[in-house]
Amino acid sequence: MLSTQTSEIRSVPSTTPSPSMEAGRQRQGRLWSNLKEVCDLLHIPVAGSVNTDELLFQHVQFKTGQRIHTIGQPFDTLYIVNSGFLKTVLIDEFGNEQVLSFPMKGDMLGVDGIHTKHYSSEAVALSDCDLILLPFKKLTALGRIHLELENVMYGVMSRELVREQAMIGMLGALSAEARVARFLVALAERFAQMGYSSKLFNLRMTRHEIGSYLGLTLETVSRTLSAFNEIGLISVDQRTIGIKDADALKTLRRLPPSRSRAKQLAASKSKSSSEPHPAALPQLLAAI
Amino acid sequence: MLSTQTSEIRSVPSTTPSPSMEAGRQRQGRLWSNLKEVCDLLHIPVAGSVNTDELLFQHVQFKTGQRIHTIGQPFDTLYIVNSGFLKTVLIDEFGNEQVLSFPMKGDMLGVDGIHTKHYSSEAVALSDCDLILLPFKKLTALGRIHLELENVMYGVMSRELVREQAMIGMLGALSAEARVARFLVALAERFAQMGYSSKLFNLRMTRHEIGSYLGLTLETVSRTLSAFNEIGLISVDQRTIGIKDADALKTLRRLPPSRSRAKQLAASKSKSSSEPHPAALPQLLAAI
DNA sequence: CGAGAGGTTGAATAAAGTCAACAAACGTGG
DNA sequence: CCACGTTTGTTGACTTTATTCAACCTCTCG
Repeated sequence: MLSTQTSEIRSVPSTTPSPSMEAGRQRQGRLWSNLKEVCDLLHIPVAGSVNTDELLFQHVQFKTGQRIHTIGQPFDTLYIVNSGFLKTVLIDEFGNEQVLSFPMKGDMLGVDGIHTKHYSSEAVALSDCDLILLPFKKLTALGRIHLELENVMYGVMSRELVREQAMIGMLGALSAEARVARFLVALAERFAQMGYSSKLFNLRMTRHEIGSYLGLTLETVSRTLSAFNEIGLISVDQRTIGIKDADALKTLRRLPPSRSRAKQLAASKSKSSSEPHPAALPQLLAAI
Repeated sequence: MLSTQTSEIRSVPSTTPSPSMEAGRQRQGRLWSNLKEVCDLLHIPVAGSVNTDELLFQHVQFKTGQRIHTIGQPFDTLYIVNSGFLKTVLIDEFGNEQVLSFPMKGDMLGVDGIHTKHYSSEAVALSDCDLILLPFKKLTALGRIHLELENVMYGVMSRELVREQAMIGMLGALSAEARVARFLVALAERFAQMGYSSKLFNLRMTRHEIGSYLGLTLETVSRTLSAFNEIGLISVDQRTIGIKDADALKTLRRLPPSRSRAKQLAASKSKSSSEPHPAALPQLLAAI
């Protein structure tokens, strides 16, 4: 794990990332975007027409495994994912990673750095990525001219906050099965939103990373995926996931406290002895 | 629980909250604050000198149990806690509460409403509270005159985001004991910051609410507090908590084997050595 | 004073983690 | 191209952790 870190060369965003870069805009494999395009990418409705082809934001490419920013590094720029997949992580006092998010197209990175002027998390490319740089100083200066920009920023940050709240709710309240199920559904919807198939896709992250994200061990993630496969909710082959029953996945939840438990007990009592499926999954679907 | 809800009258912030309210500012039991005072309260360094005694923000009082805003309610104002204690919660499809935070003096409420223009969480007063209203429209309009205001807002939102990231890390990675320990430490530090004792304080929330916040059951919270009390890390008497060993709480990872378990082990081994100390505390602190 | 909410504790149970063995895929250099 | 070591994923047996259910206690507060 450390070897990959040391083999990596820290990317310096202000340096030209590719040798053959031209100044100005380029249609294919584009290197610059204007404000309108950035807002579209973020799915944030931009109020006034901002015909700002003069105001361009540079793109930078990162290769799989490269770090976009590290914890404690001085904050100066925000990033928007134009293509590719990443993870953001916290690192605890003993070097253990805690995955916070898996940013992909249209997500913003680096917002956590604004407050203390240092990034509080680390972002790593899980695939080759194309990111748009938003130098924060430039952004705030720009806010003085394009007043609608501040609303864009508030919107993005608020959205991120709501996402994290949902995550807290999930970690605090849901069972392992429900977490994995919702993770898959959220991924599927995300892929759909990006124009890919929501029924068949490839995970870009390891079981370990999924487990860290969901507050589970990699074994629990693996077992849960196998269980979903066995009861026909999904198909699994390594990192290829096929969604077969999205509705069931959406409503799957923790065995609720009182009522379903009573049902379960009543059922097992009335059924008395013979249980045909000793290894059958505890009823995965919501009863309540 | 429902009875308190029904007995409550929805507060309308734009309406005068108390009958004897005077227009303008009032020194004792103040009803208005200027921008500088708001920034000080938020612990956000405000750049330029903003002598804006003309720009005043109204205070509103809420009584214990009252809701500040509810889920789905149209968003129009942010709140800053001037005094008192609150909780914010999500409510799942079956009415179960998930506590997200316990805001207190200097915290901002309502940021989650910006994105969708509707609050996505509910805020409830756990004690009588004094809140400062920041009408969002007014705030953004103000941003056009006082340009440093946007940095204040970015700072507050970023800080909140970092806090939630830390919460995700905690829920994803720590044991029940470690969560409770860190919760107590965080509370103590918060009280210290507000000028109260960090060694002896009163919890403003129930075990159930703490459990919801930490992703645990109320019984686990209760047991953990009792265990900490037994090994001398804290003193507990209902909601009164005394912190006796803050350092141990900060670095705690897991608890020593419980007494019943120790007994069980001793019995099974029965090495003829009579154990005089029932609860030795071997590697209580993090070894690795 | 009594009802009800909040809190503590114990015993049994279920959920998830740990440890371990193995298999499949990947990547690198001969 | 293949052999290899490494990383990733699966599965089983067992252990630990936290939950569930239940009983009981202690405060408030009408």
